[in-house]
Amino acid sequence: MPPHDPTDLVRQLAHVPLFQGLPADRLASILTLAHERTMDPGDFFFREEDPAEHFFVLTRGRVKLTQLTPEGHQVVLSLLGPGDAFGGVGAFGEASYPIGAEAIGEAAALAWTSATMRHLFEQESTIALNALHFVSGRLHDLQRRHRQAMTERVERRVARAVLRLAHEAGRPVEAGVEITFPVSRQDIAEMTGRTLYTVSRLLSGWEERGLIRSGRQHIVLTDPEALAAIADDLPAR
Amino acid sequence: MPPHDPTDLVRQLAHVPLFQGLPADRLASILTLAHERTMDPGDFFFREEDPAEHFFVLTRGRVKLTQLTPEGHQVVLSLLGPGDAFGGVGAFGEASYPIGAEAIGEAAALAWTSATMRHLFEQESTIALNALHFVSGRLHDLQRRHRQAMTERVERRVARAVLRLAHEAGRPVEAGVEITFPVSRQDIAEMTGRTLYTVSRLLSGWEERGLIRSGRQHIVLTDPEALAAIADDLPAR
DNA sequence: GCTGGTCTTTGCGCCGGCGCAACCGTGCCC
DNA sequence: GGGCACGGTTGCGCCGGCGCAAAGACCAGC
Repeated sequence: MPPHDPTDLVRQLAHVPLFQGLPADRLASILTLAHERTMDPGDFFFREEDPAEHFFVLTRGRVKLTQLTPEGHQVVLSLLGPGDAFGGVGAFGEASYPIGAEAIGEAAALAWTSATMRHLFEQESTIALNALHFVSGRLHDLQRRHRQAMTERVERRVARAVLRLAHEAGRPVEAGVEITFPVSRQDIAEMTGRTLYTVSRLLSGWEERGLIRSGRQHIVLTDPEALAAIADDLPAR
Repeated sequence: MPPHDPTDLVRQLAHVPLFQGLPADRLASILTLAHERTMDPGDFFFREEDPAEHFFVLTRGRVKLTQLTPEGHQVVLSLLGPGDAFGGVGAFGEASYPIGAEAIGEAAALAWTSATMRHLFEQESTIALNALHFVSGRLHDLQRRHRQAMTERVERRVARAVLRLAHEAGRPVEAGVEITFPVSRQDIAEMTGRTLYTVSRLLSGWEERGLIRSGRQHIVLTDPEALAAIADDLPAR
């Protein structure tokens, strides 16, 4: 893919949470310090324990933040979309990443070294405040999901995970809402800490009841309201 | 309790994470904007959905951050100790608190209005960066605990919760390590999303095996290494 | 078009944890 | 000192989810 025209990039990135409120000339200057990284499906921007050398802002595609269990199983903690920042620990002196960042499909991000990013946080209070706002939002989101993970039965949590995918990356189609990137039973299992067999049984049951239509790594929500009823307390959209 | 001597307070708070690196005169000035709040055991600094009017730094005692399930059960997301900040969402425009903050035993905190705090973040990049560092650390801590909650059996998680209590608020006694504030079976159940009967069975079993000694809301770890073996992958201290 | 690999489905026995009940022990207050 | 309330203990039947096995389906590459 050809390098972005810098003016295009400034326009595109002016709206990402981290750079909100930053003058265009200042943003252009910051972008000259960045490198672009592209990843093929399944590649990692970084793995857990890698040296924390860079900070990233996702420009294209999707990324899942992962951790491994001591037994080597992968768990998905969050999904990121374009405009989201990740990998910030190095700017605060952490030696290595505590999580991994794996591309779902093809993905691209801008990368700054951790030292550069530390310097930008110190120089630009707008960026530091935006980052604080962004990370606080992610903390509260994870607090809610953690409470749900600790207390809810598996069907509710799987329903919630599927609705969340549809909400963040769904597009309307004639039959309902289609999740626009490949999602396997194993992916949903990793998001919910269950096994792919449990997820498969649930999705098969929903398909029988007409709530979804699914194929290999492909899901369409044909009755999102019924799924929401299973998930129970999804806030109205 | 008599109001603090301001010089004492500056000395005490110079080391809390939020104010690290701030000149003493600037810190003194910030402290003049604060009010002190004290809470009796079981009182809330704020409850979930309360208007997000204040930002807090805990000066004495302990606080648990909680959420309610739709069924009205309480879950403990984190414990805070002296020096920890909480309640920051109002500084970013959120109308209400997404979590509750309940005093364990008697507790005291300094409180600033959300508008004052927003202003301080904008004026003092040191505070904004410190807050970013603090919140990022909490996010990573919760990511790890979330992964553990999703994938681990209940005995491991309860062992982990008890070890964590001992680590954060334990003191050496002749028999081992005593948790220095009252902790009931119900408290541990709320931290782990299980029932007090399950926690009771586990603790009774550990007591039979000589790993702990416990009474009413009181636990001494007599064999922390054995508990760590149960928890399995507690990092060495 | 065929084959191989990957993903999905389904069965079944087992076990961890829950829910509910009933009881016990301890501490505090009168 | 006694009684009551609260916290802790223990039993037992039930059920959700797992682990493993086996088979089926689908997609991509040759």
